[in-house]
Amino acid sequence: MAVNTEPTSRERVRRAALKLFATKGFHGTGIRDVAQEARLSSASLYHYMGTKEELLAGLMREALERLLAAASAAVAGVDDPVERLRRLVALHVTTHARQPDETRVVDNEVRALSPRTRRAVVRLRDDYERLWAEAIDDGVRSGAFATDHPAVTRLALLEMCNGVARWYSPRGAVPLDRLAEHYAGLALRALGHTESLARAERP
Amino acid sequence: MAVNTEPTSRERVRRAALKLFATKGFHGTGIRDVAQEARLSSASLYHYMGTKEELLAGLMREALERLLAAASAAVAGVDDPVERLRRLVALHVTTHARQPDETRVVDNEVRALSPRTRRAVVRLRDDYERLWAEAIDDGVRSGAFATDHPAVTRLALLEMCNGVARWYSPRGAVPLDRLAEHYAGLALRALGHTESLARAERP
Amino acid sequence: MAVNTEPTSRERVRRAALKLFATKGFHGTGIRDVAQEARLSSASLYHYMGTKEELLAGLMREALERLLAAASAAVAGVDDPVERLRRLVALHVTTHARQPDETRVVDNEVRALSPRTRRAVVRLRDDYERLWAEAIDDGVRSGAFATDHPAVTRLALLEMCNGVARWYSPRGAVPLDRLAEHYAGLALRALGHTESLARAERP
Amino acid sequence: MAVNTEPTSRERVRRAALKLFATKGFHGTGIRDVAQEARLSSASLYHYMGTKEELLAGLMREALERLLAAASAAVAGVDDPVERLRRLVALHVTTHARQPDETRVVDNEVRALSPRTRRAVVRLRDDYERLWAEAIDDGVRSGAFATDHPAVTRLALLEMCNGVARWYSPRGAVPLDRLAEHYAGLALRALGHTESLARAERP
DNA sequence: TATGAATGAGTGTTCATTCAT
DNA sequence: GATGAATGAACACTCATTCAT
Repeated sequence: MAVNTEPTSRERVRRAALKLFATKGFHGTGIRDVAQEARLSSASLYHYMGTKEELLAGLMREALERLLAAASAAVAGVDDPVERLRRLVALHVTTHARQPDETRVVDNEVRALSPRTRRAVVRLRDDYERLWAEAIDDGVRSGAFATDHPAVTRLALLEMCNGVARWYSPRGAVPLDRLAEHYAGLALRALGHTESLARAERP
Repeated sequence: MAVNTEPTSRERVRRAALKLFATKGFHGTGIRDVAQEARLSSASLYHYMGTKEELLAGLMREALERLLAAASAAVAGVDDPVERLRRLVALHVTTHARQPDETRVVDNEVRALSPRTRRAVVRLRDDYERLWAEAIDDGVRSGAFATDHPAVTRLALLEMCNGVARWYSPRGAVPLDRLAEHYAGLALRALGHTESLARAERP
Repeated sequence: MAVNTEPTSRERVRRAALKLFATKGFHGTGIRDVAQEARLSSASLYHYMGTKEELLAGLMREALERLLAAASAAVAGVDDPVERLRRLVALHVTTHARQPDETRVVDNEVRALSPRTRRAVVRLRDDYERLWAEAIDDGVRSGAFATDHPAVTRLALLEMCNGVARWYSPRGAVPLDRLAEHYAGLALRALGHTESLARAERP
Repeated sequence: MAVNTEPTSRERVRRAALKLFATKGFHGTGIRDVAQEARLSSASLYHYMGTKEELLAGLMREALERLLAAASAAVAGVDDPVERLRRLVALHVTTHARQPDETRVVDNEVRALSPRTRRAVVRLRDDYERLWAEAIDDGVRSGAFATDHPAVTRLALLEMCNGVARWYSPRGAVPLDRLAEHYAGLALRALGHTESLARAERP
């Protein structure tokens, strides 16, 4: 039974920062903007965060760890690389559609991190992308996929899916599960997956 | 016979801003950073620009106008929508690979513009994307393409190609002309172009 | 029993600005000058003010409102226009002698205000001057005063009295109450007030 | 026969500065404002002036010297202190009405001068005011004037006349010669001049 | 004579952050 | 917890002035 619980101050700060960093960028967002959005004084903010950069790093790490865990779970025990990729794409698209703020921050604000923090975040992102690389490489090896430059193709598909966070609206024409399927189809065909090619989309 | 001509101060400012806006973002770049990069005092900068925002807007407009002109020229007189899309993708990829700074600024810094300027820039971008939309829609109508959600697919492919600016290096394994072809192949297969599907990539 | 109370920071800012605007003018005073005089950093200043112009406007409005209130009180219920003018002159002179900074700012810095703010300040000043105009016009009507151009004369007398703020010193030869009387005499005689003419000053 | 002679650049600079210093104040006027008003580049300005402050000082000195010369000529050989004062007031008012820019700069911008230059300008002003002081003192001695504090009265009358520069318009109701007479009348009555008192103004 | 280019110092204002209460 | 007060450093931008051409 859902109770109308007011989120904690800490949570309000997190959400405020996420929203603003996503909308205006890290450098375009002032600590006072965050405070106002979280309905706190800027001094009070510092009860719930370290520096502004640590706040950003925390948000990014958290989002990436959640995505990585979800993706690992989604492909665990699945042998077929085609199915693995399908699930990875669907999860990626769904996540970018449902949490556009988190994903936009992750995708766009890495450069705002100090080198030290950046390395940690990039390592997480690399771990995540490795799941994609493994699925693609396995598919190429098994003959399910046919692509000249698997690494390039992986980057292309990741970017393609990232884009969802920039325009998806829950009020749009295509429902989210159909959207995820659509993207999976795009990806598989792009990868030269023969079965997908046969039954190319048709109204 | 190429003469070693030192670029003008005005040009140095333009290039400095482009490089820094692309690397650190508009809000992450100080006017003093630009000045230093252009080997000028920050006061001298203002001989060659209006405000910092006008500098950004000028760069974006210029890049978009050039891209739009090149794309219009590339598809002019070409009836086959498949060929049109192939050329658009190739041009887009090539441009993003060769002028990554310009394209990253165009793709990422729109939100830094004031509403008024933003409108003008977005209009240019829309004009450009319309060329993609026309090629895709024509292809769908002619039966050359098969995709359930052409508008979504267009966005997906554009984002896919934008990504090139983030990672391409001229010292990479894939030469640029091959890269452009590769992306064209990805796009056409994703669009369900039957011929492309038949001869799926294979070494 | 007077306690040695240190004025608040807000009050220190107000006084510092008043002193400096009066001495060096609004445009001749830097925000850092104000900060130094108020023993604060220039950043701290902004806890107690909006913009520099709003600081000026606030000071002017406050001074004018106080003067207007005092003048209204001074003439309230006084029927005789001669007595009214005498009181207005005495109050004006006394105020300019005691608060030379406030009055100099009010008299000299109107042009530094933005049109919008200027209008509000000028309206206050006009309200105040109307008290003078009424006294003079009533006196002319009653035959107590005789002057060809009452409006011009009003301006002349106001300027005459404003001057006090520029040179009066409490260590000067003429005590303030005598000074006020002296100016009242000058004004009444200038206005052709017959009684004042009869007993023209003589030691 | 008047020829339509375009004023020299030097003269244009002088006039531009005068106009702007009078309107916006010395510190409120930028050297680029002057340049624009004079239709020159700001660099070219420096062919016709030293520093900005020297430009101001020159304008003030010139205006004061001309006023001093005119005043000296006006009272030369006139024995009657009443007549001397009458002429001084008339000249002062006329000058402030006809050259409001010059006189406003002289009256308001002394504080913008460096101490050294200020001393020279103040000396000129003192020389000028001495003519007033002599007329008043002579009048008091001769019994033509009756005022308790001649020095104070002199300041009061000077300020009164300075005000003309702030509001006089050639399109106003009172023609300039009448205005000068009016002010002379105000001054003489304020000074307790018995004859003026007798024939107090009456329509 | 005229000016575009150039700049060190300064403008008003905002920044992220700290700390005493 | 929460915040008003405080600040050094930085922000984008303008200043008066110089100089090579």
